[in-house]
Amino acid sequence: MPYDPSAFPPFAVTVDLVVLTVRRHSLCALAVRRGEPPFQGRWALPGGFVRADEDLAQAAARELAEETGLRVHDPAVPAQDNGAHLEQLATYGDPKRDPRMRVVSVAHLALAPDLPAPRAGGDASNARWAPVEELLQQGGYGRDGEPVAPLAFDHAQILSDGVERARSKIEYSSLATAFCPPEFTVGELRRVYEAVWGVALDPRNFHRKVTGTPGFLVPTGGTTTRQGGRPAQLFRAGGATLLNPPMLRPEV
Amino acid sequence: MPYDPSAFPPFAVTVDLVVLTVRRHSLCALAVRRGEPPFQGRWALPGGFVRADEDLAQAAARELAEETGLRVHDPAVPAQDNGAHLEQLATYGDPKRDPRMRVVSVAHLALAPDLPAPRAGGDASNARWAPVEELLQQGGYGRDGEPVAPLAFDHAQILSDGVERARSKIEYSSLATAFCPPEFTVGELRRVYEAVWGVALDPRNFHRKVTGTPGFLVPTGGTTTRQGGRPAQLFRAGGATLLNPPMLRPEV
DNA sequence: GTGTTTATCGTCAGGCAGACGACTATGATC
DNA sequence: GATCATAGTCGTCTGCCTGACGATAAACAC
Repeated sequence: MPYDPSAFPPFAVTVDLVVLTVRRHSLCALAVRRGEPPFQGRWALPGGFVRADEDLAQAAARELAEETGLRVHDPAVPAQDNGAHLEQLATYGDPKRDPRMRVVSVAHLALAPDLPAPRAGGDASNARWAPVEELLQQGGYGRDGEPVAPLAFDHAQILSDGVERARSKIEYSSLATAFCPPEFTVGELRRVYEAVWGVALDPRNFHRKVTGTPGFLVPTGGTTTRQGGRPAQLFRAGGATLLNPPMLRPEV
Repeated sequence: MPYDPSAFPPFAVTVDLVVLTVRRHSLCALAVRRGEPPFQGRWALPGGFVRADEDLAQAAARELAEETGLRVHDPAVPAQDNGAHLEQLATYGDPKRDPRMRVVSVAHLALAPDLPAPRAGGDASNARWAPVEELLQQGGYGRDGEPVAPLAFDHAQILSDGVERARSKIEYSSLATAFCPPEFTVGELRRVYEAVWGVALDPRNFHRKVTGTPGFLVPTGGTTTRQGGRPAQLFRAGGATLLNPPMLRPEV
């Protein structure tokens, strides 16, 4: 089959972002309110078109910076531990997923520490951190008693896939530290696991496990009492990215 | 930002396939020879354009059927165990990955049992199963002493990602059975793990492990001596998709 | 029969995880 | 300042799983 530009249909390609963080002991995702049809007024995942000269990862990083101000953590610079983790999640291309035209969306997953209030085009009322269960429940009522509309497009599916990816990935990688500030305690890390998995973990076994896994945590020497109680050692993320043996998620 | 069709650049969207199988104790991938520029005469992964009314998974299944005759295993029909496993792998969208135009490729990973010779457009000389190390080595010489050219486009990267996905996924899922015929012995399954991981496994511990993992294997009652030696029990894949505890890949 | 090949069952020691007790060091409360 | 609540850290014990074997079984080739 020789090259023939008319032989393939044109697509629009977008990136959508599942930006996760842990706030007040619960796993939250960034949602933006749609200002135009379709799904006007509904909540959706942030995203946008990929530009003509842009890689997919670049487009995702640009959208993330536009929505949150976050820069992406560069693995080549381990000292600079600020910035979010960003990875490709999956691609969604159902012909009917966007009623306007044929859009293929390359979803990305971003993990960030707890942030100040989000901004979306400078308008704070159009962006928020919401617990993922709240965003994923269909047609119920939110914490404030307000009725909850499902996310626009297939974004509920994308969010669900992103959450599942995060839940499984913190088992065998050190990614849970991406939810933490640059310096954190074992208890803070444990609360990340508890929030993402939605389970309670034994503090003593957790402490033994993470401090015993080589390369996971490196002590900084400092301590903190910001959680109350006895002062806790501060750690930074170690160089290891893959945990061996992995963290074990308790049975349901 | 109102809807404006001129606001986004048009993309071509393709699916590329990493089709893996185990032949003669080594992990092989399907490669097709390119008949036209760019990369004319070079080996590449099979793939093609996504049609206007087609889902991404449908496009991948269609390409797989065109290249191999394989149908995709439908998880809703566990009895019909023939057919390949197919899943989305990742999406590649570097602006320069295709010199002709902006192409975003949604790569898929397919796992198949050992097959008869492949066909590509009816021409067998333009398709072959090749060991993945052979396809991935850069500028060396193949088993037959012929010089090896690297795969076209970024297909070496895609193949490498697919192999890595397969290697890690058989650790915690029952996907290794997708490389086996509908009925297989523990030894055949072990040789799959050995080929995919490139390691030797202890037959006794492997046997204990897989027969002891609930839902992994169900005995069919039959036996076979097709491997020589003492007759071995035949098994089918059990309903379990996730292995708990996982298979452990030996340290390198 | 003898040797070879593959399958299968057992044994044993080391390591890790879950359950949980004990102790420590803070801040809050009276 | 004594007491309490909170959170962190160190140990112990037991059961299970794994890796490293030995041993036996059942076919085929000669």
